[in-house]
Formats: sequence, structure tokens, C-alpha cells
Amino acid sequence: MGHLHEDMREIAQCGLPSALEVMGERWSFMILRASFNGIRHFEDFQGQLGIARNILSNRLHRLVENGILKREPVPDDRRRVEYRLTEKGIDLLPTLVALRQWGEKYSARTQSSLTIVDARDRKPIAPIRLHAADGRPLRYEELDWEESEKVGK
Amino acid sequence: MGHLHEDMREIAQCGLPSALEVMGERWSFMILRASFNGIRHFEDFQGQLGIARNILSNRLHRLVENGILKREPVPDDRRRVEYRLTEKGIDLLPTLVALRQWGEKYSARTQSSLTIVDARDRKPIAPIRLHAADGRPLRYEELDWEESEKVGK
DNA sequence: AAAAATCGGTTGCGATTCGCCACCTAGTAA
DNA sequence: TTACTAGGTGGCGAATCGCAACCGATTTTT
Repeated sequence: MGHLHEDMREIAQCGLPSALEVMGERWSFMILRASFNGIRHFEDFQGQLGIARNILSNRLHRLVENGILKREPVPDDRRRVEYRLTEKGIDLLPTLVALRQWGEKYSARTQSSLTIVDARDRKPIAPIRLHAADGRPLRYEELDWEESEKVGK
Repeated sequence: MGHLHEDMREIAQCGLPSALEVMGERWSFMILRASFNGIRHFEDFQGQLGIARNILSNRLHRLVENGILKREPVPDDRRRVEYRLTEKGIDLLPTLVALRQWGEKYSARTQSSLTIVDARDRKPIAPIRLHAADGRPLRYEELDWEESEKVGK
């Protein structure tokens, strides 16, 4: 009694848990951001993030095994290896940007360093928000939650 | 040498670290999602998420002290306490949805339970993506990174 | 009025995970 | 042939996680 949504039990899987399985680990988002910034090599990740080498090694492997980064040796120099974003990794950009914008909105320090701009007019992109299926932006008050059991589509 | 972006050193703070300080901890996003689903009470969070009580207690306090949730006693029953989203917490919805949509796109299991719909036509919201300042949606290829030192605005 | 249940925690304690530091191997440069 | 670089791995103490038991303040039930 008192439950708003009676029939959801325990987890109500919504894709969040599976997303967090990888991205919920410490450093994952920071590594991802570095990747978007063009970082590709182990030593560069390490230097830029200040992360311990064993942790970095572990995270890179987990990101690779989850298809977010791909690891490929550099032909010219067989010591070196490149970690680059896959399409799956690139698809995390909206999440990353939303998180970053939120952090910037609520932290004292002004935004800094690289910002993402529209290549056309070089103006910064808009704050990320929710949109209706037809593209109309939606405010929080215009939303509702619906129980969609229909797995079909 | 070899650096794509010479002048950014070490961290290149972008609001991400400050965002992750709270939301990077285990369970934070799951708790947030439960909040959006209407969960407000300790026991309900615990039951729904299956999280250990001490961890839950710790996370709730951290979310409160960071202004994401507010904790207020229930007048009618002085045993009970309510944890509710603040505006700052509500502002995390785009991040949460983006993460969830990504998880759903790349995990086998179909989406489930509560989905967010446009209250007007009750159709599910659109996938989250980046938009230009004028509202035009942007593809990844249309983006560029710019060094914006100008703190002014 | 007394006993039982509920709610929101806290405390111990073992199991993981994190993070610093040293070290190692293959490949390249001097 | 010696030195250096890139990308790791291993040991070990410190911090965090998670289970289970317990607790104090309040209702609820009997």
C-alpha cells in the first residue's frame, strides 16, 4: 500500500543497470571524455587523467570488451597501441554532454577547455533537453510516465 | 609532440569531474531513477533497488548534502521521512534518460516498465541528441571542438 | 496499558576495489 | 650496445561495498 506503481517489482529494468555495468565504474566517463578529446594512447590517458596505471589498464580493457573502445596496434611503431571510440562509444556523447552541462550549471567554476560547437557557425551547442517524438522540446511539466508492457514496439 | 590539443594540461576541467563527484558513486543513478519513479521512502528505495541499508543511507545523505534530493520528515507519521527531488535533481533527467536510452539500445533485453511520454499525446519521447543553438538537431559529423578560453560568457 | 510491528537508521566485519609504487617485456632510438 | 619508450603487470596497504544483526523512536494491535 502506498505504492505509486504497484506492479513494478524490485528492479523494473530500464536499460540503466546495463549501462551502468560499464559506465558506472570509476574513471569510465573521464576516459570516455579524453577519447572524445582525441586521446588514444595509454600514456596520454594516464598523464591527462592522473589515474593509476593498473586501474587505467583495467578500465581500458573493460571498455574494449564492452565495445565502447576498440584497441588496435599502430603499424608504424609496434610498441604503441591505439584506443579509439567505436560507434557504440560515440553514442554515449549525448549522455556525456548532458552530465557535463549539469556539472557546469551547478559548480562554481566556469566551464573551460574544449567545448563542442556546431561546425557550421562555430557556436556552442544548446543545452541538452528532452524532446517529443515530433521534435518539439518538452519541459518537465509536460512529461508523464507510462507503463508500457507492450514489448512488441 | 603528437598532442592534438597542446595547451590543455592534466585535467581540462569541464564540469564532468564535479558531476561525477556525486553521481559517479555506485547506486546514485539508480536511486535517482527510483526518485523519478515516485519512490520517496527509505524502505521503498531499499526494497526496490536491493541495496544494502548502510550504503543506501550513505548515498541518500550524499545526495541530500549535494542538493540533489531534499530530506523532509512526514508530519503525519514521525517515523517516516521523505526524500524528494530538488530542481537540481530534476535537472539530471536528460542525463538519466540519455544513459538509459543508450543502455536500451545496446542491451539485449527490450525496454520495460515505465517509459517517459509526452503528456499531450502520450507518445514516447524522442531519443536524446545534440542540438545547435538554434534548435536544429546535429549529427556527430557536424560537430567540432573549440578552445574557448573566454571565461566571459 | 502492554506487546508487537514499522521506519529509518547504525555498527561489525569480511570481501572487493582503489591507488601508489616498483618492476618487466618488447620494440625503437642514440 | 646501450638507453629509452610504450604498455602493461604484481604486491600491498587503504578505502569502499555489502551482508547481517541490532537499535531507538514511533505507531498499531491486542
